[in-house]
Amino acid sequence: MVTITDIANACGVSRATVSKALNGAPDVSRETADRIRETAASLGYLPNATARALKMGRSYNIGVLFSDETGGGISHEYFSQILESVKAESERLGYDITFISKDLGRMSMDYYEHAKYRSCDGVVIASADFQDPAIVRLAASEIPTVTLDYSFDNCSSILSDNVRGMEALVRFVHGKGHRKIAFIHGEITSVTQKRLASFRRTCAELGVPVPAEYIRPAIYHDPRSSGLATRALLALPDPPTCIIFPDDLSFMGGRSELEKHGLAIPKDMSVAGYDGIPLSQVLRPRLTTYRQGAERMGAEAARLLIEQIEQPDTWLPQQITVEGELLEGSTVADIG
Amino acid sequence: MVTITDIANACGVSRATVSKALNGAPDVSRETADRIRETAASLGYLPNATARALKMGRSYNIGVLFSDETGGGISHEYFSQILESVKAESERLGYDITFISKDLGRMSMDYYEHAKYRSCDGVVIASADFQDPAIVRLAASEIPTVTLDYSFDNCSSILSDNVRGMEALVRFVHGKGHRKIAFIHGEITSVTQKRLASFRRTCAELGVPVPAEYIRPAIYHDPRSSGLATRALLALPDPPTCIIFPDDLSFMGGRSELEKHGLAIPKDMSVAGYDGIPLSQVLRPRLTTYRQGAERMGAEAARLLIEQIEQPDTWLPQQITVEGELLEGSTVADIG
DNA sequence: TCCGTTAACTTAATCGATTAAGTCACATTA
DNA sequence: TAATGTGACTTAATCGATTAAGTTAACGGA
Repeated sequence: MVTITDIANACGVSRATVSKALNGAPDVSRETADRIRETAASLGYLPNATARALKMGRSYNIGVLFSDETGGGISHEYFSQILESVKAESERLGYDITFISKDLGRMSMDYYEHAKYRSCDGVVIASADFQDPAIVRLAASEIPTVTLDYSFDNCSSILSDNVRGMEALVRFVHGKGHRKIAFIHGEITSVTQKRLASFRRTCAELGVPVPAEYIRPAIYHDPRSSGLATRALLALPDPPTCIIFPDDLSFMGGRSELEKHGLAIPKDMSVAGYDGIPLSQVLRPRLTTYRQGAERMGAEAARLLIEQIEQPDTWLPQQITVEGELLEGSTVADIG
Repeated sequence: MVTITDIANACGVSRATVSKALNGAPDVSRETADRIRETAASLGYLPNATARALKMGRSYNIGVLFSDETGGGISHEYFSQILESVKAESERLGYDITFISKDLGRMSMDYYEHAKYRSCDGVVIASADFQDPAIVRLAASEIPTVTLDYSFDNCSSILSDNVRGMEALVRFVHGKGHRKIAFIHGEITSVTQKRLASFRRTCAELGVPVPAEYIRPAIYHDPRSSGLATRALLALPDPPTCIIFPDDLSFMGGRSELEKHGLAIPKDMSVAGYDGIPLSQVLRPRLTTYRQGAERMGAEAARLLIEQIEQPDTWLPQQITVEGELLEGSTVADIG
């Protein structure tokens, strides 16, 4: 391995001078700096990020946290899009990314410890159970943290516009003539609360009644639970004409249930999803859903985090809301 | 930050003793070791991976390489499944993972340099243009490397069973009575060559003729190019009765084309994909395809890489073939 | 001529951990 | 008794880079 010492020897200067020359410090003469840079290049010198991190207390490495237990694993399209954009933006800004997990081999540590252990300059919490004490600890720690789809008090966060998203969906469905609209929601989180509130408020504004039995709990990204909720809705004496699912993937469970009952979409039942993942748009009929701006969310998360890392003095927590867009699809029948 | 020095002071021993005690070295008395461990725990000591890596020349960090240009980005389900399983298995074995890319902020470096810069103990090349000199350089370097879906001379590799996969598909299609089978293939890579050869051989074994115009080139994961190839096949004087696509995602392009021509699947045209990604199984009709064992491939890749890292002396390059399974779906009509 | 500046370096400490080599008290053995 | 061994430490070098503080020679101004 070629180190600054090798360059120093080759150039007949001290290591300090080499370091300064390579970092463009002002107190190195032009000629010396040029000579050092040339030598470095010809020897194939590469800085050692580890040594640099140790000395500087900055690793130029940010952690990304996906906790799989929540069903928000990397392989769900919404999250993999977020991951991809966090990665791209971080790299653009000169940071690498490392996954943060609980436990590492035989060592058992929590998220905070893992991030510290790897000297991450900051962490993006992309998908997690925000009630988990380990997550709370990380968010409350001195490590800069940005959360997605959730807000902690002293962290920046990127939120998709759940209020407007749900409103757009309900208005669209209402515009198609539906007056009996059911909503299957995910676990109660701040996101869910916003969607629920927006659902209720929009329905109220439109004068659409919302019987309690039209609101059904399920689990995000868990088609089975949404299937069960769908079954329950179908069994009602006065079933809805349209069902809004917690997310696109969950709709798959609902679809199976509808198939079992021999109900066609949208002729016998209208449906809508949430997320707007690519999968939803290759279905036939194309799913009506609200596309969250996953790419922008990831990029904004990285940007905000790195801003906080690099300007700790002027930093203040920020919430950024990323708007999405309604994907009309063809799963909502016009029954006007 | 609590360091071994703090523990050493608190316990009245030298830093060396602390280090040895925490690493279970034999020349520390039981009582001292216990006292040190207790103190470490009560002070909330965490080892510093950076310092350790610098001294030991081992980072317990492996690089993962996805080059997005090849269309094999993280957000494709096949690759995100691989990523997820590489991550899980690596963590189980005590390694973190970091993405390796070309360029990092203002620094321009190739893959090899990036991996060295971050002191990766090894690299999993998950999706890449294996002709790219930068990839070749990395694979040929002293850094332990495992490739997926491609074999370099001196690297271990994990291969999905392309020969058997294609054979299974062709035999299945043939079993349904088809004698005019077209194959749209991806860019010519070693994977493509195997599938092509297997396609031809199996057809030969079954006595099915393969006119040159039934073999069409396209690009992996690029629905548009497969759409064009599909159009060309439909325009033939004697079109096929079944089309095998380069991959499931590419089939989407073919499907659009069939829709435009008003052809129903499988009534008017039978089709099959390749990969068996979750998306393919939520389509209606369910896609007939060959599921590659992405989870096992990722786990095996991590296992093999870490084996090589930890036992460099006894290591020999290995190729592991992971079998997949035929997903029958309902996109191949029985025309027997 | 003498002093203060400044440019262009070098010296040496430091980040946190590991580890070969050294020390020392005490026990064992011929 | 002298030599040898051993258990339980400590000392100090080291990994590769950064950086505050120190050095030195050349130069300008009064």
